[in-house]
Amino acid sequence: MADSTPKIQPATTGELDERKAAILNAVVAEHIDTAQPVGSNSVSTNEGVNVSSATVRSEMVSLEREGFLVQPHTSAGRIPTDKGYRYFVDHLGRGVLPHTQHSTLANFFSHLRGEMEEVLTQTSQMLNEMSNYTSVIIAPSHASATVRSVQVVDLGPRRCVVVAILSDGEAVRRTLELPFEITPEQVSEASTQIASLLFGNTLEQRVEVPSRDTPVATLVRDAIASLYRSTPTFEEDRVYIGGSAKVADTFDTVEAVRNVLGLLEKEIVVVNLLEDILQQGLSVAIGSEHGYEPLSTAAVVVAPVTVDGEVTGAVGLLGPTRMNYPEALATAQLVSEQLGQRLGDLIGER
Amino acid sequence: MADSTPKIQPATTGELDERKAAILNAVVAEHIDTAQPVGSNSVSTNEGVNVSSATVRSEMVSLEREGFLVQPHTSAGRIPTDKGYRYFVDHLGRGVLPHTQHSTLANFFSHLRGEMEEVLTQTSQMLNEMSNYTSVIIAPSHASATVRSVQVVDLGPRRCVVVAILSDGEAVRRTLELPFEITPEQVSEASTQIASLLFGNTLEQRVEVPSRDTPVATLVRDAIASLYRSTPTFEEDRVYIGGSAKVADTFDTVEAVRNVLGLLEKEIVVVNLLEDILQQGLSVAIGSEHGYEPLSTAAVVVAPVTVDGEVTGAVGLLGPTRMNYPEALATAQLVSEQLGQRLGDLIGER
DNA sequence: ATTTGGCAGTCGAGTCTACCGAGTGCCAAG
DNA sequence: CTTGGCACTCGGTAGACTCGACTGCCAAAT
Repeated sequence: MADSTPKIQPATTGELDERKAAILNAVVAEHIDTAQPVGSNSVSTNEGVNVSSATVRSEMVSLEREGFLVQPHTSAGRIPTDKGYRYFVDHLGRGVLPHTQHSTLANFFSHLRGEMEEVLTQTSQMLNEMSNYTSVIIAPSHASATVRSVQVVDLGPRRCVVVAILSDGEAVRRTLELPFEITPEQVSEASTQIASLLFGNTLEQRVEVPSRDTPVATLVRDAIASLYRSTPTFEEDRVYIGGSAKVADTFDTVEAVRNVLGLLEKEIVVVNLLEDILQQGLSVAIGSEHGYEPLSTAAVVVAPVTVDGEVTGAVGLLGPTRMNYPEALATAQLVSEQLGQRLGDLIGER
Repeated sequence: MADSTPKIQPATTGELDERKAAILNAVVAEHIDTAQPVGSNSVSTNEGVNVSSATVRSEMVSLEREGFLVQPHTSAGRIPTDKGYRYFVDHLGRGVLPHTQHSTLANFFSHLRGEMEEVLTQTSQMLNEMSNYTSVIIAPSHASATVRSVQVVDLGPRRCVVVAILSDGEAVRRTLELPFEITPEQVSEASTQIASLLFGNTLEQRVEVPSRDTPVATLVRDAIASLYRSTPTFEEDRVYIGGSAKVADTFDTVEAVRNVLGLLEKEIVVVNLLEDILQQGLSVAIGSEHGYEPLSTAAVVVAPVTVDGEVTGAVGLLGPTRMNYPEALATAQLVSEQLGQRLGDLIGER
């Protein structure tokens, strides 16, 4: 509205004319670097901005009116708003990681061995060390894995454990308390019955269980019910966090640190947060864009992890809004690709 | 050495005469309360100390010489040293928790349901909320649990998963990559062979495996080897931490917060820390008593968790050296008892 | 019509000073 | 041995002042 001049505007810069964009860019870049308010002088000496500080100043008042910048107080420089960061991120040329990072990453993945948990734990740690931000990895859900085997094991008086093994290699274990004693034969019969009932189904597709009243039938029914009762652990265990200690350094108020740590503790919330962001088609959520109050001073960079062409998880980096977006984006991107491949190998073809 | 008067000293107060003890006590108590250096005046008005501030002062220089107190600077009050806290803790009358806490605790445990992981997660959270310190719970180790069942499940081309179920209900799962295709019959034969080889042993007691070279024998050997290869996850999974966000509030320097969080991330270290402290027969480790550098400004209160008369785990509270020891001790104590009982029920008789 | 240099004005941050008061150590009297 | 009294120390706070990094505005230049 402030800019109604009928001038040819280059399409590449979107809503802002080229000069404003350059100025905004310079402000964001410098603020990310120095954490200080940025003044018109340092902007005007910036390459890419070839106007005097006075001109920069007048452009900055306009950028402030439009909500891209704010002044902490009169007679201070400007700092970007969430909207300012958003513009910066949206008009970012895909940054390329330095070669050294590329190769340490390749090296890391080539030396990575072990079960999925180890792979993810290690990756999240590496990601944290590499980016210096707190890293979050969401592992593939087991929701679409089908049952390959079920076994009931007698553990002692009226107590047994039922274990289902899923097609992705995961084991789901539940303990059962029985209202009666039971013989080994009955246990093994229940095992085979349950297995044949559930085989090939996911744990989400509920199958009909014949409701007879023999001990075996009761055991079968109880066992299946317990497998269906999804414990919170099931979703929580998908979260791997690397470097929560970094929160103390990257955020500058105690308040923020407490909030972020508090949120990271609630692992289900973390899963939802990342999935929400991806759902919105974003790769960065800045400030309060994601709607999670405690993270209003934070930014989250997310990259989906795809296995066999399907989005099954996510890789995220969490930092203050003035985080190094180009680098963080590139890192998350790269790691998520590599991780997707690796998980594909681990899970195998279905 | 400073105190060589041949006076009858009451045995109850140990190395310090009664008056010094009372003064030290007052200083510690007030410092815990206010986080400020404590001066002679406020001590002399304290009940239990019926001498003038001048006398208190002269006693305080003596306490300082003996290493129980320090002055942050001349003309400031005194604060306790680690040694001062140690004395305070060692001569503490067993505090009793207020009735309200007692009953919320009972209420909590009576409503607690589910598998071990849930029980421990919930307990650690409750403990944190109740004490306002970061809580740590170490779950019973599976080291002494014996194998009750082993099953190999074919997952697809040259890939299978082996699951062992232990007497405590835990399942140990490993994925295997095979150098050859294998038939369902061979898989089930391997299953029974492995089961009969391992049954009744712990995963620590290695059994001899016949080294023939048939596909089944290879599978058996590989599977057993993979079960023996203990993943780090096995020990790490014993740690449950509640309220790491509280670290940001309870410690006052960023440095300390970073250190503590950094240590909490390394779960194996946490296990060792608590077990070390218990091994030393302590229930509180103050400052650098435990030898873990990053925690030199912290104190850890620990209570063993006993199941069937055996120490199998621990309950801990982590705070600054000026934490509320009486309350923390009482809380940890109580929770560990209740938890021990509950875990006994969960694991059942062997 | 824009851009620019110049200029007055604002305000945070740092320095210096003075002062207050909590707390000490010491000592002489009780 | 204890106590009140006294001189002294030193951190913290408040006020005055300066410095300098900014801004906004404006008139001259392009």
